[in-house]
Amino acid sequence: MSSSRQRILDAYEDVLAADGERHATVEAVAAKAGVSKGGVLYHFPSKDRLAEALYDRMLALAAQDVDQMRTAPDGPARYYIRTSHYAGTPLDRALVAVARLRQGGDSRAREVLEDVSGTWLRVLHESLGDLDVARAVKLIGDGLYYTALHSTLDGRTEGEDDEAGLLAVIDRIISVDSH
Amino acid sequence: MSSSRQRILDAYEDVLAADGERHATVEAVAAKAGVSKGGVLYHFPSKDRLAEALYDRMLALAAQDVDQMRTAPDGPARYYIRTSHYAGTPLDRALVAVARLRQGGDSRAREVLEDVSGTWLRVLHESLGDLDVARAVKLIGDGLYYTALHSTLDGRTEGEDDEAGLLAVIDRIISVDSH
DNA sequence: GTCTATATTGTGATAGAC
DNA sequence: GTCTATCACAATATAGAC
Repeated sequence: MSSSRQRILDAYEDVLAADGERHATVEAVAAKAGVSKGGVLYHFPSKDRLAEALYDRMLALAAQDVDQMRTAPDGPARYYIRTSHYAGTPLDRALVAVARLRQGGDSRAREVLEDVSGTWLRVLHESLGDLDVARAVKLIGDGLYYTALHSTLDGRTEGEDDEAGLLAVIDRIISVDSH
Repeated sequence: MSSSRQRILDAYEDVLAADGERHATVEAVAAKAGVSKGGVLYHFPSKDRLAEALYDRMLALAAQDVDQMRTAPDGPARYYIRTSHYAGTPLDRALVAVARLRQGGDSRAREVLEDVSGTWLRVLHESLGDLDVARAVKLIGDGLYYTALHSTLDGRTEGEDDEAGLLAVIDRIISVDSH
């Protein structure tokens, strides 16, 4: 029904990812979305409401991801590492945008990110049994995501196949308790 | 000779860490340092020069850390994990401040951070032999640092002793090739 | 060396035309 | 629903007093 709303939200994500929170002004978002400042502020009465809409979108996408993680054929741990690569999915895009807001000092962004982060760790813990192993796996995934992310945002196309070797390391870690 | 310069730089780090790049205005830095806007802009002709000075400080401190890492009694890998805890050292403070600038979209901040990050990985690789193992160790350290960092910045005091269990996991990872 | 103006630009937000 | 003004305010930076 309101396709403009989605387009504006997409543009907000784009600008946040590409230029950071500082440059994600209403005017920049409007330009990216192909509307005017007034157009943006019609759909989102204030900049805060724009951010709120982004949080909602991100939480919904994260909930879907947790479902897929729980039912992954090769288990949550390998799923988590496999998907720690910024593939440009809707979740990736929303996640990056919210992370930028967090770094801008937004406390709501922090809460939302910690919420999903805690959920992911909980799923890993339930699946692996050992909390330390779960934390190690999660940290590797997070770090992997973080570096892959910046490579992508900075326009580099390297790091295509770094995953294979790390998955082998992961297998050694998670199989420790089953010897 | 110029103690004010250092005080202003310290204040810049503080404001960046506490409130993010968005709120690290010249006025905020001046207030934190106990001088006026004009006072700041006397020592650093522009905001860019202030950032440049921060990069220089950070690179010098990182170089010292790499030396300590190379000569650590328990080896670079365990040293890296042990020191991934935001202890409020001068390097920690500079690192956090530059990371905030990076998230603000500053490309020079990105270059500087990738420079030191690459050096750390190189040292781990030289020490451990296997690049995948080195990457896993580095990712765990980075992720650990990242989460510990936000706990600290948000005023929480949790996570005191999460290190022990993870070090055990690390030992298992790095001993894989010596069986 | 540090301050108090002040100039200039940016940004978020509002009001009203279309 | 979207645009074109326009306002109020905050930010960087400059000029000149002390």
